[in-house]
Amino acid sequence: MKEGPDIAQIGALIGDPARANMLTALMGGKALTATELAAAGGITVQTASTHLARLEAGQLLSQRKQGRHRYFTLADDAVGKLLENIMGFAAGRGHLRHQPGPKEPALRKARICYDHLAGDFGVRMLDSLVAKGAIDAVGEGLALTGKGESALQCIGIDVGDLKSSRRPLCRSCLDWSERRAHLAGSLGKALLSNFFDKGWARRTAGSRSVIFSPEGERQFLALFPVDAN
Amino acid sequence: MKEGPDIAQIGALIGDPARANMLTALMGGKALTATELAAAGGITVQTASTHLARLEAGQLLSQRKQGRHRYFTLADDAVGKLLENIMGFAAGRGHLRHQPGPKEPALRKARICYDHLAGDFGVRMLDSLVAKGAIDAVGEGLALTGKGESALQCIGIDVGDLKSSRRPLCRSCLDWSERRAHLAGSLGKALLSNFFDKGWARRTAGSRSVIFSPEGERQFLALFPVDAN
DNA sequence: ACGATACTTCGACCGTAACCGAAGCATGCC
DNA sequence: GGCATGCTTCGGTTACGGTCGAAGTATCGT
Repeated sequence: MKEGPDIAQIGALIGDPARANMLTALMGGKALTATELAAAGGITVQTASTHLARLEAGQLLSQRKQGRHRYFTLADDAVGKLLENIMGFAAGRGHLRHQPGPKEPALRKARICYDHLAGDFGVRMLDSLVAKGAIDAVGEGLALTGKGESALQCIGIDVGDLKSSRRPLCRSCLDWSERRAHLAGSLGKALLSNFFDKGWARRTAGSRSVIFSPEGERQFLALFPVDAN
Repeated sequence: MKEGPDIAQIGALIGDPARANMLTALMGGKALTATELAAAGGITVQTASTHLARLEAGQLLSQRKQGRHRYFTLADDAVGKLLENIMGFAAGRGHLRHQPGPKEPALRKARICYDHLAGDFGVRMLDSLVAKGAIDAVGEGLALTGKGESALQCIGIDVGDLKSSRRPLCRSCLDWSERRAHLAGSLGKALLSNFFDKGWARRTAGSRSVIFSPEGERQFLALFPVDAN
């Protein structure tokens, strides 16, 4: 029997609650230390250490030693994509964790998906870009138009720079809370950092959620209108 | 911490080798009985039964009782897509199972991915359709052109029927062996059954691989040429 | 009705791995 | 050097889940 690649191995890696929580925490895009990840997983540092070693051996994580800290990140964006995929699937099945905590709404509104914007705001942004004709949506795929390129130039994003990278410019990424696509790829990343740079929004300490300032939110909503229909 | 959907739960479901093997077997698209799945997983029927119950509770599988048999299938194509996703990821990391058995080449050449054609032949078919202008590839997405629609009509596939279904017509699906896209969606399914109907190819008993007859292969290669460049 | 087949449930066993306390390295700071 | 901090390794405990034999339930064939 035994056909094809070994999905059990990575399934098992993701299948432990502590590890899953640590991976989820790393979806925030920031590099985290072993101690921070231990807190995220709800376990002691010793236990976290062995988990992290396993995850690194399985090539889901990579670590960078810096002074007496060890910073862990997801190995690459393929890992991030895989995790968001699984999250989308899990959310679709109603496999949510029952924790109606106060953070949940903020998370649904705007959060980081590895390195780009997700949640209600992420979906709205993509919708608006498509409606404006800045991005062509064909089937599941996305492509930046000439019109879109110049529009982005005005916001302060040089698409030429992004094009030179090996990473695809536009990707669609399934949003687990909205169950619709939002914008990933190097352009998605550039847009999010643009918002940070402008002071429209900021990351939160221990969470994936993104907080918009009142003024930032106003600007964002104006820039990405959604046509009432 | 605990943010977002519970990925650990489904990770754990996929993370057991026996369950992973059973799920992989079901990627062949056929409904299988508990006994067949036990063999696929390399375990006894008792053990398989408990595993299957778990998988069903987790909504990865659905069963249909028929006489004294119970036929299991993947719950829906979202499950198939998820599994192929993970396979692609695992293959990319070199997490292959070391089993250089004789079946491997056949599997790489042509196999079933839930309900459509994958492997070398699957990738070739999509490449050829795109080269011909039958399908537009924009970014990651696929869209059938008018030209493609009439071409399919000639082969004996009525696209109108497919369009009425809720399921998307064209999807791209990452091929774990070729690491490139092949055609999924209802059109992918229709094409594969078309090949079966014509007698060009047939399923194999205990495997996902698809065997083309000499004549069928000739026709297939003629229909989907790949331009030497 | 009886036996055979397909599958599930029960009970018991066992192994793995998750877990933490304590000790061991490594690095930084004074 | 001496001490604090960050992390890993070791040792030992514990518990969960995977496993199968045996028994129980359902369905088919004759």
